[in-house]
Amino acid sequence: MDTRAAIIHIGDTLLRERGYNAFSFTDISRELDIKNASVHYHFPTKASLGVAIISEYEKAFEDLRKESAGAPALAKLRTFLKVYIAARGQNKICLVGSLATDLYTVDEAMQQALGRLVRQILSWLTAILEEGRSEGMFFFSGSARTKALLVITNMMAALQLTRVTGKKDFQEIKGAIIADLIGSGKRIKQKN
Amino acid sequence: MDTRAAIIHIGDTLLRERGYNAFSFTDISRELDIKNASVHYHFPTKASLGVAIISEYEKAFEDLRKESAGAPALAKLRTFLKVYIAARGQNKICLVGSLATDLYTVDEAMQQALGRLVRQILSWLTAILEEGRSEGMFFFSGSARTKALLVITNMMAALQLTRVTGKKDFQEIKGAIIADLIGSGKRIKQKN
DNA sequence: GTCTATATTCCGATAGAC
DNA sequence: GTCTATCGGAATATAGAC
Repeated sequence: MDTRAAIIHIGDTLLRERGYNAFSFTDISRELDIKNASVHYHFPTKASLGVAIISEYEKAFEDLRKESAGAPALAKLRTFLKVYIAARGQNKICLVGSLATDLYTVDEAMQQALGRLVRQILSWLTAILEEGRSEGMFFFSGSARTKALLVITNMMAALQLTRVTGKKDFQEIKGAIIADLIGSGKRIKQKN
Repeated sequence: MDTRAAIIHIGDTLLRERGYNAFSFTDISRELDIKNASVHYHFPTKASLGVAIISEYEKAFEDLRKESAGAPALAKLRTFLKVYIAARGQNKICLVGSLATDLYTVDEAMQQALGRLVRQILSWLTAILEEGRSEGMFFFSGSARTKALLVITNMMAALQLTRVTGKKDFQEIKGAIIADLIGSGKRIKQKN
């Protein structure tokens, strides 16, 4: 892996483990066994690294969307949820939650990049839910976008809350989201 | 207001606006027009202030629980949700979300205090939901504790996410939570 | 309780050699 | 691309006067 990519990867890890204002270029340089100044060669400012990290997520989500394009809505949903499951496995929170907390302490360029990422994620999940509903696979009332807001907020905060209450609660939340969407034989079909 | 209480109040504001690692004793002292060293007289360490802030929430939630003790479950739920509505009005996120993000950068004593607060909040909301269900006011399947996890995570992350997407989405989420719980004439009563 | 003054450490960032 | 060296600033925290 080239140094630039390694810096982004380590930066992403620190960002989601400890928060934007709790990691430094020196933390990254130590991990790579280089010097702080060398990190600045790849990313002149911390904000430029922040934007690069966010951009990686835009690419990654776009890849996931494309890869799962032909799959059934439920499979797409599981692909989406896997992002959060993977984070939970490493006790990291999601990038959006981490940066939203520190939002007013970061560069304008980072705030804008985060806005783009959030709109992209929300738009993808909304499409998955709408598709699942029209296929008769998912059941929910209200707009697909509102349901997407509910699912995303559940998963975002699940990563944060279960740092305190334990991994089992994350499984509970994840299971409840899916059960709620597919009905689980406990709910009648909604009129849309 | 005495200085100690004022410090706690300003600290809480900064914590929920900018995050634990983005405010300093000097920020607080400036706000009070005193010196950084004077803040240290009241709270020797930043962690001691952090614990004091968390303890204030324990008291505040306990007060809310007691005050609403005789009310119907729906009124109790609205009392609970008002905490988040008030935060959204000031564009602050919730304390639990803010500290969960920075959890591994704060003192052990703060982590433990946060654990107590989370258990307290979760226990209160679980009781509200269980009571509302047995009264026939709320409808949901699964355990009341799992439903409480879902509601809390929705509200926690709603404060964070809608910093990016806008206040209107917060209203959407809040409205959907209540509509989901009371059924809104769109759902049959669940078998519990 | 608040002050001045200061110790120590770290941070983001840059200049210039190699 | 990485290094040494360093700047300016800010953070947490403490000693001791008032």
